[in-house]
Amino acid sequence: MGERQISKAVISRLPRYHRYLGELLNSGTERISSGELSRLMKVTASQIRQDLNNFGGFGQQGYGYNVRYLRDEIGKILGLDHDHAMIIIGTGHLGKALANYENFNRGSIHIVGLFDIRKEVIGTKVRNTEIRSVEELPSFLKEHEVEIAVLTLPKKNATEIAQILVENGINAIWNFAYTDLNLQLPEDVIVENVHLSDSLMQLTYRLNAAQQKEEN
Amino acid sequence: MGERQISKAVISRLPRYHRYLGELLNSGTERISSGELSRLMKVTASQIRQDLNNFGGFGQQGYGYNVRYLRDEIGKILGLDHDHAMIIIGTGHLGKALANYENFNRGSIHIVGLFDIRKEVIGTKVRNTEIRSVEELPSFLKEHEVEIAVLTLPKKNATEIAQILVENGINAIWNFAYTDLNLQLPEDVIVENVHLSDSLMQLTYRLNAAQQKEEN
DNA sequence: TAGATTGTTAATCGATTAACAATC
DNA sequence: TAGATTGTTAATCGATTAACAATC
Repeated sequence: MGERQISKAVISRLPRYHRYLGELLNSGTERISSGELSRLMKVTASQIRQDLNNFGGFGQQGYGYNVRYLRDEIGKILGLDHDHAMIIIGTGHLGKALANYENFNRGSIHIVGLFDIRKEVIGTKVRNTEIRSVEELPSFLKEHEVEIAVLTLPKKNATEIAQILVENGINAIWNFAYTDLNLQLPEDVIVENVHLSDSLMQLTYRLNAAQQKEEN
Repeated sequence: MGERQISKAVISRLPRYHRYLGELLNSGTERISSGELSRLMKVTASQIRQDLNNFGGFGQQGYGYNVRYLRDEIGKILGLDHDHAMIIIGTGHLGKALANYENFNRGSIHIVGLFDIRKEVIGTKVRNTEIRSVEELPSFLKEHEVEIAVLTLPKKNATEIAQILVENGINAIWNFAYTDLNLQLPEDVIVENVHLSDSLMQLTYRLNAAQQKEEN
């Protein structure tokens, strides 16, 4: 009862609010109304107010929203107010790119381990963190509290590794392998798929559609 | 006239259909009904049929869909049936990761140039392609037909480079910089934003929400 | 022909937008 | 107090699902 489910559409917009509020804060803006924010972000003021009121009333009639307060509250909703230990499995270019991100989500993400399948890279370092063999995963996960695992490895290994992760207590996976992991794991495991090819195909679709329109 | 606008939701599902059909094809499946595909992909059969019928009738009553034919037709809709020349601006780890992708979108994407701002990497090679200075962009774009530009560079340079690209004829940008480029460029420029931080925040949101539920 | 399954219309559901009373 | 702007309810719009006649 209570606790109506927040829709995916709303959740997907929260990071963007957080980002814009952060930029406003950097530019020294203290308060903002839903109307002003709506012009900035090109969404309706109604949507902003509806979205925020899923989580509570953060504004004040006649005044608007305090930028810092609202940014911080959205940060809390997104879980940015506490630390998350993360490991990366697969240290190809993409894995390295993620390992090198500075200030991931405002510093709340900490990379505590790197793993790879390829024998030849095991023992080498990325940014002072040694790359371990995936065979060490179970023992590593027993010794360390890890919340999030990132999969940046080929599709063919992804499912097997994901199952090992889940068996050893991981319940959140950020998946870059080109397969829908969520359909292959227990339902309570949180999987966020990033399919870059899908994104690029949406781009080529739009290119194609625009070119065909031109021809008419 | 006619040509009702295809919704974003539909377009975002097409790459996934394409992927599943490709896998079915690889496994030797010749035909499939919307019902079977719906069980496989965990979507409703109704949705599959509605989605496809935005583009035409690809099936046959009493038979279903021919896997290869449907896959190819969706490929055409996504623009995978002809080549797209692409350049990458920003050759950090992420840029390199994309430059090294094999068989991008079934071979329809060809990387024809790499560019960077950092003097020290100019002249070095990634996979036989020399990294050029961004200063060469205008002349390069005059000499080569390029359809898509990928931005894998820091946010602070992204807008300026994007404007140079657009001035020199690029009208499709795959943007990995953490800013909403589409709001800063002419409306007819196609921008596909990939905000990895946003994706990760959706993951931490769900983690957070799950943990709070547990506490109750 | 009988059975299966599409293409498509109609019904439902959910998300977005508009409106406005509450209130700072 | 008057003006501004929220929080929230109501109206609209669009997307998803259900149903079924058409047809292979």
